[in-house]
Amino acid sequence: MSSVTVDQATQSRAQRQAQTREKLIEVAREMFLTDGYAASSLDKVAVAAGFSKGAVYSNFSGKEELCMAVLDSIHEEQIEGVLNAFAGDGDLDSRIDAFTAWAREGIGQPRWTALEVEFAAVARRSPYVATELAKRHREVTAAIAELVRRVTAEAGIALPMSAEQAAVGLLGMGIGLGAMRSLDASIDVDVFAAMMRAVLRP
Amino acid sequence: MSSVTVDQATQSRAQRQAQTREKLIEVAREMFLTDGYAASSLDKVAVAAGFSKGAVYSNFSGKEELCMAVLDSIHEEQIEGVLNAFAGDGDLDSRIDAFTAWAREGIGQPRWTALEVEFAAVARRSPYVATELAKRHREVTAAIAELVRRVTAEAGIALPMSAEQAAVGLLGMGIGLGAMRSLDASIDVDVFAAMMRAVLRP
DNA sequence: ACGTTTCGGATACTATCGGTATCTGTAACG
DNA sequence: CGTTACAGATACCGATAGTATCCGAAACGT
Repeated sequence: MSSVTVDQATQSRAQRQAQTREKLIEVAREMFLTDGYAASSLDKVAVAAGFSKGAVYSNFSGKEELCMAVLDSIHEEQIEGVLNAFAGDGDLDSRIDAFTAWAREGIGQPRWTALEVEFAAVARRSPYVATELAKRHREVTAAIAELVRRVTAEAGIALPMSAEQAAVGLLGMGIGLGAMRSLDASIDVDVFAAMMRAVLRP
Repeated sequence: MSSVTVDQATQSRAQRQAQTREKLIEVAREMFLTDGYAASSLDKVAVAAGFSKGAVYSNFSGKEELCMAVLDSIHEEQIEGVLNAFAGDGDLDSRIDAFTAWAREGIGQPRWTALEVEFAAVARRSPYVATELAKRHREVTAAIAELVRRVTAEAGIALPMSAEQAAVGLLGMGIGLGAMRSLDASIDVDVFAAMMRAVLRP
């Protein structure tokens, strides 16, 4: 019995804190994406979420950890989107089309890329951010390399470089193009698809 | 006579201010590249240059304009380096080799790329930075497109996309890879060359 | 059921930084 | 040689990340 009441109790308490945390991430995500990392203050985030700054520091070690949580929530969706785009069973060209269509409204809005690179700059002076971002970067690169390996194998393409190199190159281009698009919205998303086809051609 | 003395006078005065300005740019450049834009305070820059913050605001409208001047001084060298790498009269492969060799010690140190993208994030909330960076971006893209056009024409290559698209793609990849290298130094500069060759193959 | 403890979150405070307003000393000039 | 203009210094303001402290309600033992 006592264990039940204990569970209910901690659950209730932990649940309410988890809600607070999720709400903060949700609001911070929108604010970070819209205004950028530096321009978003913790106080504004907290107030917009209906809390005070103390709630932020009660749930995160600071602004950096909050942003890491925001990026993780974004990455989840991004990874799902990419995998879905290439999950179809058409030929390579139609998959790239599907990917481009998704990217046009997903990555196409370069808000997240801009946040990504802005936050990457923080890594220079923060060992914590450097470590965490490097970890996620390795995971993402490995996943893309695996995707490249699978797609080229199925399409019978011999890449003129290793799958890892292609993964790093494509990821880098995606990030760079997104960053450039945040400066100049006239840059076409199709550039990425064109480069992709150029690299992945037989 | 009077015109001479006037000239000497204004010269002397203007000269000393120009020296101050150059010294500030020089010191700011090193500090921005080493510590990043956000982590470099105007006070530290001014003191390191042997002046006070007032000197900065006497020579620049603010931190943003100072950073634009720093970036311009960097861009000058970058553009010269790229053009030199492709100025040789060997075949395409050897030119790409020359470019890679230069990039290994020029772009290879990703400090400037990191500064570039960090500062690009500022453009979101600063119309001045947005305008100036967009202007420079258009110029650089046009120059690269011209270079691509020349190189492909000489090598008899038919690009599977427009020279402008290739220019944007390659520039974006360079920026993105540089930003990633600032997080993970193990990323090889050769990735860029490999991607370049893949795009520029006959 | 009640007193005690725990802890999520609020409040108050500090340090730092970009920017502005004002002042000063010196070079330019009549 | 007295006056003016301007480069640069100094003092100040507002905002913001982070810290220290405090409060009230939920959790728990008795």
